[in-house]
Amino acid sequence: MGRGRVQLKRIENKINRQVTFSKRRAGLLKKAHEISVLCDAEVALIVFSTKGKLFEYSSDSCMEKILERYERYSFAERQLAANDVERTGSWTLEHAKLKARLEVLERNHRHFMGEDLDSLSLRELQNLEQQLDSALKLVRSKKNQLMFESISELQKKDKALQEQNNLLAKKVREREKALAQDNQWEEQIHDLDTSSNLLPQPTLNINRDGREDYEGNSPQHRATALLPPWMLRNINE
Amino acid sequence: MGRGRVQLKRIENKINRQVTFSKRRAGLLKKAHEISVLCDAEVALIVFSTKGKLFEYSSDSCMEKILERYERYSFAERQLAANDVERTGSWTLEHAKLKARLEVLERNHRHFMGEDLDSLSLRELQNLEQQLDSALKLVRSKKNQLMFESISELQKKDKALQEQNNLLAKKVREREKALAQDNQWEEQIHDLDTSSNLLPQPTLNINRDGREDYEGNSPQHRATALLPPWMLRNINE
DNA sequence: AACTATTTATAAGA
DNA sequence: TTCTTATAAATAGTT
Repeated sequence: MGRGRVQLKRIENKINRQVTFSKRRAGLLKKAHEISVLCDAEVALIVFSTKGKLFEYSSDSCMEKILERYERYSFAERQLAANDVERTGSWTLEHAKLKARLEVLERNHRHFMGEDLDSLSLRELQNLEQQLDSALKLVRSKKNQLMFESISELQKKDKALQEQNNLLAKKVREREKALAQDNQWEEQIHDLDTSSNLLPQPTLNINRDGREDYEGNSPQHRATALLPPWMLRNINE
Repeated sequence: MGRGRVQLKRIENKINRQVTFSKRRAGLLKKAHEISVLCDAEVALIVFSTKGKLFEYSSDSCMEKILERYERYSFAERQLAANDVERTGSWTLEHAKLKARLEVLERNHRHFMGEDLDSLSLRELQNLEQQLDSALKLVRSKKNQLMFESISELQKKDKALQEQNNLLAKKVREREKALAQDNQWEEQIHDLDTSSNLLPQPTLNINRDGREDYEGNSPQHRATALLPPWMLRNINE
């Protein structure tokens, strides 16, 4: 573009080359920017002049990011081998060890999940079985322990609540007795209702005579009644 | 350049953007090449399309060299400090991830071994129990399969050996008969011993009358007699 | 992918 | 370097 064709070969005239470099460099950077904006592309452009001066362009995401991406994309293996070994050789070693260990553990884990068993010998299967068996026993024992603790705690709570209920029921009876003696004083009734507010709606669970509203359940039954359903299944197993 | 001005902003029409990208990319690469040849410059151009496809140009000296030169030139100071961190930033991240994953797996593994159960909730214990249980079932089933295969193979082998033994015993009887007919020919006896070498020491297992040396064992018993002791334990369980 | 009317880039000159 | 300008190249819109 310009007055006369241009041969695609090094411009020998130094001045001329320098001028052309300036012009074309500007054009190149401009075009790089344009394509990045127009086409939503990520562009990195690096130019060194003959004399070694650096010119660069990179679209919004900075140069380093693009170069990193390039390295990842284009030299995935070499990056781990050549480039980083120099700087962080010992580190890659640790990394490799970590990876190896992870692999072993993952294999192990699969075996513990009962997967991938074809790769095991009879002897290995035997070992695995024993480990699983003993682990299962330990887990079941721990679970039972937890459940029993949970149950006994609930029973304790249950007992405390019963006592409180009894106490409150007694109070209610006393108030009602007082009310019967003088049932035209409506203010007293109001006071009584207010004072029974110690527990959230305790009166709902209590009959006139003070008996709880349960129908012949043992304390155990009442305790399990408070457990979530998935917990119950295991107690009954 | 073309019919109508172009706004320097992302082309919203996807098709259009794609076409423009193709055209301009070609132009850009061409110009990059041209400036590198005409002006004797070192050029590195990296373009990622929206969809993540990579296009690149680098003048004669390869991309890696130019990028290295860039790193040296542009981040001389930072190279020692920040650059290392940046470059290996994603790597440290990966490393950290690996470590985290390893930790999880190790914890998991301990649980699968029945260790460290105090840190688990009842619900988690419940899950673990079920996993262990099903894994154990799978392992036992696989073990049984392997053992049965092993047994049947041994039985087959056993049978073949028995037949061979019978055959050999028969031969021995015949030779002995011949020997009895003319027992001063010692060379014949020597020949017989040599020919019976087809199996390793078969004569040891065979009585004069050709019966095997087993004492009333069923084939199964004989098969298990060939299994290693640790294998036996499991068959008898 | 090819065409073409236009816009852009730029070689040469100042 | 920068500006100008004639002209080559690139490319947007179209087919």
